[in-house]
Amino acid sequence: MVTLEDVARHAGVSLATASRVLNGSTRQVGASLRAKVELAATQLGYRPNVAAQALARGAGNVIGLVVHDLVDPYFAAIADGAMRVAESRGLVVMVGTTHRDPEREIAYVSTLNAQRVCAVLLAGSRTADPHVTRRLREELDRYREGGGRVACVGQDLLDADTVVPGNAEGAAELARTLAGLGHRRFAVLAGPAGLVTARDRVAGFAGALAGLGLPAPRLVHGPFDRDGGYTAAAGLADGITAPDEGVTCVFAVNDVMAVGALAAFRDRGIRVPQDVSVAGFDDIATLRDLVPALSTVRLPLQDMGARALELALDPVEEARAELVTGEVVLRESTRRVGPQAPG
Amino acid sequence: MVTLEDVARHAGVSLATASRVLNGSTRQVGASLRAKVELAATQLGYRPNVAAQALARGAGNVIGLVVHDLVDPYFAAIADGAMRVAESRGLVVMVGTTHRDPEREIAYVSTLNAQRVCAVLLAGSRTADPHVTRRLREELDRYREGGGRVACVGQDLLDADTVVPGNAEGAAELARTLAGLGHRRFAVLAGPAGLVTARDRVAGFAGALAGLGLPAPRLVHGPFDRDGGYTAAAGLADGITAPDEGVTCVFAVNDVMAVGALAAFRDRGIRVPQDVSVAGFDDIATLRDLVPALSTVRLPLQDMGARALELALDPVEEARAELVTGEVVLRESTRRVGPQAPG
DNA sequence: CTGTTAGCGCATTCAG
DNA sequence: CTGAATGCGCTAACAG
Repeated sequence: MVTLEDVARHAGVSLATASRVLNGSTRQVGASLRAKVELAATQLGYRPNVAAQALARGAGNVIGLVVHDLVDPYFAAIADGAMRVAESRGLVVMVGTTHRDPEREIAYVSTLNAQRVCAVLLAGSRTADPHVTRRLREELDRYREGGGRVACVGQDLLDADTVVPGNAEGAAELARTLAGLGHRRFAVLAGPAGLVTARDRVAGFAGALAGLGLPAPRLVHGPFDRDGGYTAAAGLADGITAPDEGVTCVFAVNDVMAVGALAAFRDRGIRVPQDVSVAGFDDIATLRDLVPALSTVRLPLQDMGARALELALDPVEEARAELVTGEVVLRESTRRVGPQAPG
Repeated sequence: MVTLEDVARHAGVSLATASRVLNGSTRQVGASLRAKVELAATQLGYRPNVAAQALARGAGNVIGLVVHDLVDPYFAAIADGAMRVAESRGLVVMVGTTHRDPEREIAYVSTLNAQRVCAVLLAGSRTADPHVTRRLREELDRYREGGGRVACVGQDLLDADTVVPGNAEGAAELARTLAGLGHRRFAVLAGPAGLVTARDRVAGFAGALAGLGLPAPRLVHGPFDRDGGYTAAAGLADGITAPDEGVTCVFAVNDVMAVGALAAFRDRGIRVPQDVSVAGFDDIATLRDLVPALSTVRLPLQDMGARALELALDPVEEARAELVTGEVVLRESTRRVGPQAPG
């Protein structure tokens, strides 16, 4: 491996001079020496050792990104947004996936701390477990004590700059819109009981229903992914085919679950939206190719990832939490229904 | 930031001793001192500085991963596979996306070289441009001269261990299967002319057709993504509705293009598979939720990513290229057709 | 078993 | 403008 010293010797200059021309220092170097150094560097194929630079400078150029699952389009979009701003600033990204294990999230923050990344970005819902949340916060504090910056997209529970999706608000708006379509009896594929995002969306949805004087939705809990949505919807199938008291609309707390629900209904010959309406949340990119196209609450995922990283990188006083409002978008999977027969 | 020296002082031991207990060295340390050090470390919240470790040891624990687009399920799956084996080995992953720009791929290898990652993984098709390929290879050579390991998933064009998808073979097998269903006139959404993967799949498909004595397929080039598939298919629509000489089956050289094609046909009232059969390639995860379910050639994407990283990490003599055979899987998007009326 | 001492590759004072 | 010297945080021989 060729080092700066090799280059300096090869060019017949001092180490310091070589360093100055090769690293964009503020100091000026004479044209002739500069040329010599640059020549030697390219000839030898010199590549700076960023680890050494980071050590000497006390500041690196890598940022850490922690997501639950890269294969989930939701996180892929957020990661993509964050990586674009990272790239635009000459930063390199270290990515870790927790596969929805909070312990791994904590472990990863520790790892990123050891890597001395200049900022870490935590994407994804917090868990309701106060114990793990406390431990995660402690780990983050340790990291921040060392000068690290942290930002998240999700709930503002970590004392960090946070891009907060309007989960409750969006779900409430969705509920009102759906009610406006004539729906009265709802089911909610509610995800895991311990996931704050899922919880907030359920609460927002149920709260809006209550505000409208409508009956409480039927809740079915399960995993936060596609198969979780499938299973939950399958368990619902009976309630939907029953002519009386049947739910006419099901809200899955995220799109991938809604996709699973669509599949479950399809497999059982239940037509969407004729037999039941279905709505999701997030507006992941793959949605537009579904049949029927899924109604949902749109979140600007890439922007959120990008914005979160900006928050981490440009420490603004008093700009802790930024709320992002979701926009209800109605597509083919939800339809207007006639007034219900009185119970 | 608390350093090893702080810990050593706090524990009343030497730097070396502290290092030995905290970093899993082979050397043994007495129980009492060990306890003191561990206590001091946790009390102070010590986190090793991996950059310094890497410098001192001359070996890091980060690997680099370069993909074209993280949002594309194809790359997400490969990345996921690679990241799983990385994690199992205690390695951390630096991810870069090229957004299909070969220049960025070269630049990223340079960056990863500067980071002194212990291995780099290049995923995605090569371009047919010999000039960029040469420059990329030079950059890789420089990296390897420094002791770096490289592996790819794609074509074996970089003098590196490579997991090679059986593109031509899989496409050929697909062509034969489709012909067996009675199809005679095909169209191929061929992707960019300069992308080797696209090229190989087209060639394999067309070659098999020729071998069967069937007419050459109609080729439509375009971008390698969903919208490219949409546009290409839209341009085809006339040829399909024409009763005579019309193609009965279209092969998109990858699944995301096929998804776009499905959308284009749907928007035009062309039914799949009644009016035209459609097949893709890759078997990305999102496929199972499409209607109609898409026929394709299955590639074990995660395994390929995982395997490639293993190749990079466990340098085996003479195991340069590993071919992965794709498996044709027929679903609802392709149907059997009656014998064609003679021209 | 434990402590001392050199570097790893580079940025940066500080002199000249 | 240029060079010599110091230290970043840690590991790995060497001595005790």
